[in-house]
Amino acid sequence: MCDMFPYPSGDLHMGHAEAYAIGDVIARYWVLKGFNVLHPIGWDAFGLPAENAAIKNNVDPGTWTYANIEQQKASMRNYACSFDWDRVLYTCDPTYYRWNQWFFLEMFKRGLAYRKYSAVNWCTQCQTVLANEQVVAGLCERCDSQVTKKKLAQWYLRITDYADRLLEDMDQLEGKWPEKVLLMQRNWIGRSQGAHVQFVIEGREEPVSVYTTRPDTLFGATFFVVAADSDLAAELASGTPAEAEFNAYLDKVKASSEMDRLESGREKTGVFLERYAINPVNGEKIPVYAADYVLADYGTGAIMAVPAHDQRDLDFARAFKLPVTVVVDSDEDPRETGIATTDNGVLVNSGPLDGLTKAEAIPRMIEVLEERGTGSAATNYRLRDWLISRQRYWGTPIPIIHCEKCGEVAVPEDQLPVELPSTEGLDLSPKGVSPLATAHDWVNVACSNCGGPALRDTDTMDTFVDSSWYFLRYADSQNSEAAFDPKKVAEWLPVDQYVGGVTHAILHLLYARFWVKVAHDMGLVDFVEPFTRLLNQGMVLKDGSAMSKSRGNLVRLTEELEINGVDAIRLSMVFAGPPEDDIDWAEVSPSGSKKFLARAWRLAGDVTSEVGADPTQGDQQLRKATHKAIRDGELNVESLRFNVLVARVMELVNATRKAIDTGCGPADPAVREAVETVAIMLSVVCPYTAEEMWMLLGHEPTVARAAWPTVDPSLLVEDSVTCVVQIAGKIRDKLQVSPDISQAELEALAMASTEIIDALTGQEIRMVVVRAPKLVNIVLK
RNA sequence: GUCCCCGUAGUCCAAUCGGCAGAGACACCCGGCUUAAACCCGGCACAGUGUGGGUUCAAAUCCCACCGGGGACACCA
Repeated sequence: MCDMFPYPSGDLHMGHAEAYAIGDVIARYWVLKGFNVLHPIGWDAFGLPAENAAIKNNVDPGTWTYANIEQQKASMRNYACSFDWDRVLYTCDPTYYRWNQWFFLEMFKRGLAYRKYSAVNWCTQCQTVLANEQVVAGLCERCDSQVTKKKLAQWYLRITDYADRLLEDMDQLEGKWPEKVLLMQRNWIGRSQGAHVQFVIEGREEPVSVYTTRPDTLFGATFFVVAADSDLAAELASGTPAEAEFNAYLDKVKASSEMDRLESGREKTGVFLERYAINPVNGEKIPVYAADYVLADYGTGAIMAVPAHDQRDLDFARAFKLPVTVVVDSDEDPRETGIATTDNGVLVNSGPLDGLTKAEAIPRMIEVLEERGTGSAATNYRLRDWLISRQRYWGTPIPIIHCEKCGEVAVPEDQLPVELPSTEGLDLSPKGVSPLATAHDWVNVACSNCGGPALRDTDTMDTFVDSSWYFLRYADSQNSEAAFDPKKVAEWLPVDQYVGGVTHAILHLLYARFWVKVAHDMGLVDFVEPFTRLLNQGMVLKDGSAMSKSRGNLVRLTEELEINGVDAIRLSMVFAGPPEDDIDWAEVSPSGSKKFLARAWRLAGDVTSEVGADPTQGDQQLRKATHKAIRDGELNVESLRFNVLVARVMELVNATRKAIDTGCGPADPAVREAVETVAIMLSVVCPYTAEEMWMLLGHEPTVARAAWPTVDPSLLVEDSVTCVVQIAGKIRDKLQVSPDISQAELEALAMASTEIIDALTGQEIRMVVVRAPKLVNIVLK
């Protein structure tokens, strides 16, 4: 049972309260069921908030981080989280991050980590590069600032090599992860099938390849578009009469923000480059444009435009008065409607493809292209390689030395960890270059290969590296010889139940899945998916919106605990609704929880029978209620419906209260059985109250180690059940029948009922539906 | 714009396979306890399942459309 580990920014808030209450219920339940449960915790301790706080308050980021961790740790202990405190890890500790470096070098050796000079996402506020996954709608995921493009040499991890496996292994997660998360991951990877098609450009030696999912429409390609910000566009424009116009356009494109670019309904713009491409299937000369609606970093950065059957191409064709050729038959004519047709018609005006459907035409066209050597089938992905370099201080140093002679040299394993230099004398403020670059004593080293003068890589790793494998480290968190002992990981992992917010649906979960697959290929783990089951708990809202410092609607856990107590808060969180739903704090009633806890606790004091009293001698009705509660409790915990679990315990408390006051009385052994059951079931949610009850009942501590009660199946069988007798769907009579009554017996019984006989007088029966033992429906003509 | 999820008492939420709409709680109201109140104990009451169709002996549950709320993606060729 693993909770997503926290980031140590300030004290815990109500969001943590919900997540950890849920995780703790699961962990405590399985302990009571007799399982050996690993319920670890650690801190995701590297990252920008610490660094920014350090700059602002002029303290060491480590000092700030560890102070916050201590505060959170104290709150967690108070909150009664059953964490294994011997296995705690902090990702900012060299004993942890040295294994980030080790993994990185292993990947470097395998060609999975590489350095590349290219246009990258640059956050103007954080002054660092960002991974694709960290750019949300053109803004920095962390600070919501504008993201621009910048050309830099950066380190990447080859996650695209794993795209197919990341998709295909999702089959294992079907039904165990939220459907929504699986869908988001699929969309993010964005695999599509199509073809590469080679177009000769007049006056250029090399043909240019385009990617298309609709090679069948190649006869309808009437123009050609290259991404304005691609190298190809600049090259094609250079030396043409259009060069000046192109440069002006490019400047405009660069100046427009990512936000503008994403705006929907935006008019298509572009520049004719005064050059022509040759359509490989019909030899037609088609004009080449540069435009910003084609993305430089998807596919090949160039497209064949088929305006009749692609809306974007059609919009562009209409704006630039370009011809539109229909090659898929349809009732509507895109030239008139302005709407591109994408339905499954029959191919026309397409030479050898005429008369074929889309499904037939695509493979046929690929054959034609392959015969002529001008194209081939292709798979394309939206997923890009994971850029992990960051130009900030508070992260894992990249263990590479740059030597003039030897190039990129891995730091030898016996020199790991490459520790961060002291912040003393360093200026951490964001300035576009890693602060590590100014730690001269640290940067200048002898090349470990040739001994010559060399420089350390001054970037640090994305903190998502830290969280991509921490759950593996829990199995062996003190290991100083290796990231972990594979045998220990095999013993505990994969994580049976992972709990955390849906905000990590893509980033963290995708990276962790990738990392585990790499570890699998390295022979370190014997599984390919890190988290067997995933629960995304909802958010805790205040007055309809997410709690945040800026809104000023933050509810601090510490204060709530002082007012209401730990158990009441845990209970309120769990009882407020299904765990995946958002909770509005305004609708939560800790006082109601307190009332219930007091009510449950009072039961323990009322029991007068001795410890060990034989319940089989007790009141059968109460025993049935008890065992039904146990059974339902199991079902509800195991299907993660903790709110219903609580309702069942409340039900049992009510039944017991009644039994004591007006039923069998407090001395009945069934009362003891019921109250002990309440204590044990309640202990997963409210451990303090349950412990008090356990002691009042005369038991030795601790209820957390008591066994979950065993259900007596004979007590689950009802003596009789109510059968509803309907005529034409309306209830006319109710019968008390044995639960194992036969269909025929029940029908006979129903037909013999005086009410039914009366109601059927003068009626003709068409059919009788019998569902023993619950229902009989008599249908009339 | 496309896709996905959700609409059940005043409120939060339950309801194995389609089979008596109500488990639990909040709030309200009424009794009991109390000099009185709080606490506590007990009880009453409250919806026919967003709307309109369809399938079925039978629909909160399955299908279609619409309305309302939430979310994801958004020039991915």
